[in-house]
Amino acid sequence: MNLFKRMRELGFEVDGFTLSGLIAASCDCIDLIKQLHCFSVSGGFDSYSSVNNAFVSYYSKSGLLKDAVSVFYGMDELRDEVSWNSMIVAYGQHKEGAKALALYKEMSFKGFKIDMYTLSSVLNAFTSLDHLLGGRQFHGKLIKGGFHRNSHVGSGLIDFYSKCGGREGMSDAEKVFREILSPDLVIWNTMISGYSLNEELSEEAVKSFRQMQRVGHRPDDCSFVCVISACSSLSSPSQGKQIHGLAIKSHIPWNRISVNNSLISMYYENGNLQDARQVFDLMQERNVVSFNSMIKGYAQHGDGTEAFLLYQRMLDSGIAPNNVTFVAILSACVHCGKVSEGERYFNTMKETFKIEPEAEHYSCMIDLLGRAGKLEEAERFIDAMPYKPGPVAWAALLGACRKHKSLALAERAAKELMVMQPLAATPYVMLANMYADAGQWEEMASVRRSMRGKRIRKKPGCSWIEVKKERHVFVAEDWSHPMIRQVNEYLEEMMKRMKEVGYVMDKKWAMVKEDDAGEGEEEMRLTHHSEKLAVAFGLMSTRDGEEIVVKKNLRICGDCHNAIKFMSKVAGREIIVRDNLRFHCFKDGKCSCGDYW
DNA sequence: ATAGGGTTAG
Repeated sequence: MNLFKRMRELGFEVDGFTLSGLIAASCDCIDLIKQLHCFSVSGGFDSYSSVNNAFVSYYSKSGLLKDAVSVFYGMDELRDEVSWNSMIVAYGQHKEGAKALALYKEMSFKGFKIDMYTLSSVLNAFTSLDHLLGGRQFHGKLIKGGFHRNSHVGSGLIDFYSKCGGREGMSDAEKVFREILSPDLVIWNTMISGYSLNEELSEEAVKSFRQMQRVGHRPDDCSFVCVISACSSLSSPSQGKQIHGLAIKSHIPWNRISVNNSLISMYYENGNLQDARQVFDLMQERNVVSFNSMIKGYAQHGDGTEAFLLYQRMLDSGIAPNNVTFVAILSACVHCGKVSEGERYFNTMKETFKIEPEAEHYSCMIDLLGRAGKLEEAERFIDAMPYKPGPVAWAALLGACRKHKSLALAERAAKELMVMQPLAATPYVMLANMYADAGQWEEMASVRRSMRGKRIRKKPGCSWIEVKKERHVFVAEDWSHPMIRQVNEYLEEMMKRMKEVGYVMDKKWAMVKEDDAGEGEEEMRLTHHSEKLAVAFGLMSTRDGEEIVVKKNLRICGDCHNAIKFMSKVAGREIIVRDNLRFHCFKDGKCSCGDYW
């Protein structure tokens, strides 16, 4: 911009090319673009289509869709292929897939030439619409035209299938990938990203990352972001650490900030809050995401105080919170029962920051109130929220009812859930347990009958632990782990010692699965919950001082929570368990959640 | 002058 001013002072002629270059250089600076726009109109440059096209594109990139639209429609007969392409991209960037597709149809109807730019942008529109069928049909057309091997179209297809393809999405993506003769770095990254977005394929993300290096590509910052985020859900701390080392060695150029952001969540997801904080502290530059990630880390570990401090520090450093910040901070309140703080943040969000609370924020509030025992307020909240309460909201309420033994409200919440998620086992299991707890055996039996009638089965509990850089999986009442016999023996021995120091098994957590279980059977089932097995395996195969981090797919059960407290005491070890809601750090017979969960 | 991949949230 300074150069531009000098140029004019020195009397040089400004032409369309100068302007287009300038517009590109002022991306993200809204004032500059607006200034240039005024200048170009007053100088008559708005008769060049290239100048207008540049404005369409860069207004959109700066978040000003409306201005892009008005330039586009103001162009009339000046509109060329590039204008149409730019506008389709602009709609895609703002998640207006339907408008992008309409524009594509109009464009072809009017006889404009469709090129690779158009095709890859249209694919993007299908992705933003999550329109599997439409995208699939479009894929067919691309094959007929022989465009599917083009690298931009190819990565667009991979991205589309990995995001919209559902369960089989990645295998469709793999098919596209195999068709491409020499995949470039972006195509590899798209594959890695796809695997990391499909949580159960995280391991494939890492394999793919290694394979990419083997065939001679140097990973860039984007490759690292994708593979590190895959490591977050992998529950394999050593894998994540290794890739962190690799990232440091490869001197990734520009955007170190997003790499660090993904490292923060990778570390706290693996139970290592200290290393997450260290990454955060060492960053030279941070953005909203950095703070959000770190706050979320503290929230999941139940450290409200540190989360609040960080929030304050974020404001002090001039970074504005966004909707995600408030999900993180509210969930911190949920996990440590800070009701009045939560209410305050909820109001601040609306009043000070003018952020409209979304369904997630309401669910957090319901969770917060309910868990704290304010069931009536929680119910009022769910009835008054401006969205149709979704499964997350009802599940939060149901969880609260279970905790505070409110059968009537639980029945309502469970009923709603059963309608919304007809195949989910949770509402049935919860209700049955609550009836059993209250001694209402007939009601319990009826819930179980209807569950069986609908062929709904409880998802088996699954726990993971990494020992000596190897991942081990334990499934409740499953004997397939090669060392399961030794684990059971160890566990039995440990149970004896635990009982000596006061552990009493709480049998109400033995979920009655099929028919009546006999006395001994309940005990056996509880003993073989996956988290107990994984913890026992961790204890017997590591030495004092080594960390034990177990990850579980479901919520930790009450008896296991109590048992692991005793295990930490009897073995004199620190044990970290991450269930699907938060972290529990057991030490000296106590849990970091303070039994508030 | 226009096209492909990325970080946080439940």
